[in-house]
Amino acid sequence: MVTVRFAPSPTGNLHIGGARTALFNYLFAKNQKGKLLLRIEDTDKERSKKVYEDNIFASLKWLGLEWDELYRQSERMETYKEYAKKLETSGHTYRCYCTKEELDQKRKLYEKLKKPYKYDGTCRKLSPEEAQDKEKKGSPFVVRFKMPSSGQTVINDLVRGKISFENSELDDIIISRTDGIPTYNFCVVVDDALMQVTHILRGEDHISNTPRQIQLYAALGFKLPEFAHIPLILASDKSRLSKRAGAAAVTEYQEEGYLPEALINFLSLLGCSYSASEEIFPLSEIINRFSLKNVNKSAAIFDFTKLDYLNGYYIRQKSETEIAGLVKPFLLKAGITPGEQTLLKVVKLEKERLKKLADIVDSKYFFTEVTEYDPAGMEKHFKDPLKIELFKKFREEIAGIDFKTAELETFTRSFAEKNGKKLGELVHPVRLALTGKLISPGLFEVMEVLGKDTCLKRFDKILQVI
RNA sequence: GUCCCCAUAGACUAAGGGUUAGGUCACCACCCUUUCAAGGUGGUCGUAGGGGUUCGAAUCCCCUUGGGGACGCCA
Repeated sequence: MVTVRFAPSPTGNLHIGGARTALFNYLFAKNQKGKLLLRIEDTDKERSKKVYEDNIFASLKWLGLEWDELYRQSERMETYKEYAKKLETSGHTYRCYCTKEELDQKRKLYEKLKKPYKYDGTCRKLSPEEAQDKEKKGSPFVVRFKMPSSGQTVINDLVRGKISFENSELDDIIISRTDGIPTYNFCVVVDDALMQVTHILRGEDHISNTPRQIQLYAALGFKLPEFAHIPLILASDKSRLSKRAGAAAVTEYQEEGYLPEALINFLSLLGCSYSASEEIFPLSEIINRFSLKNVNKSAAIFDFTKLDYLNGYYIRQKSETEIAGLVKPFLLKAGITPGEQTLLKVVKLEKERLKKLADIVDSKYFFTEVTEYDPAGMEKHFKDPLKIELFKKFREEIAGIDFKTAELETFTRSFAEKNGKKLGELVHPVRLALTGKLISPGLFEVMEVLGKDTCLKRFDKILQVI
């Protein structure tokens, strides 16, 4: 059975790039009728935080990416120690007494000499006497893995083909820290092997770790899994996606009013395609069509415009009741408590205009007084005394009719005609009076939703402020 | 700097030796229209550059250039 895993470290909220990796793992697992493991890689005690772990869970669930089994590396220390011991007895590791400071100095020196840094193997070359001496003194040490110094290590990557590395380029990685806690490269190997992970789908940024891990597999006598390195997601300036380049954490997308289905569809399109002519698919169809063969090699740029388009599309697909429920928290957050009936009516008018759920707040004039008017609009429609007179006349006459969309439109059209004006010459100032804005949904619908009382009050109010 | 990866329009991608280089977003125009959306129709824009291989190259090979990643007692 196919087993894949998503292995985030809880050192930050779930990043959009991480979400994409999780998604591809999920898609592959579902497509192959396999299972998806979620493994929290929290061996860095300093930086791992419970809140981040919770955020990762919440974000994955929000996206609808369910996992089958959950593991925490912090709960598996005994296992790692056991395998570290095995490596030690088989002579694949050695103790390194170099301090962080010494290593830092070496790094700086190499940099100065413009030579590529690689651990020089000082402690690998220690004589038994020297080692014993260090041991007697109780010097702190890390455990390093003896990389082969010749030959090549080849990755058979499912999306990229063969990638080869000279073993001489690989340095003796640390597999266990001074405090005895094992490091990433060692834990992943042990875990992936023991958890019988068959396919490792992860970001391209892990390619350079892979040959080291392959050597570890070999030394431990583990069967090698398949590797598939998926392209990274870049910001619009081709830099790595970060807070500066736009929202980075899934939570932030949620807070801005993106729909999980839109985000999923969008993410699924970065680095992959499912059809030569279509791009919008429900998750079930994406699962159906997913194949590593269709995964691209090149990095993809995250395009908010397209995400917004997809989000608008998915919003439009929903029922008005659903949208009302989704949009309500955004209004509440803005300090607006909408009435159910009004909200539903507003949603009906706004649903085609929303890109993000949070955009609903732009239409707060349905719920609160208008306090600001578009200055350009005021200049254009409420400067000319003739226009103001016409507006006043309109206000008086419309007060006598029923505030239903059809009646309002009929009345306004004939009023315009009678006064020798184009419809727009009435619509625009009226809109400004009612919404404070130059843009809104269809004016007569807006008027009906607001109701006669409110409309008349707003007409009077704008006449006072001009 | 060293190693590794990548390269089709502004963006995401299709075409895996023979297509007028296809689709989607964005953009432009027109239609609809009270504005904005949505929708409809049409359009502009692309194989990074240079060498090969081949009857034929976006597609295979090499070089250059550009971009990205890795170089931690982080993952």
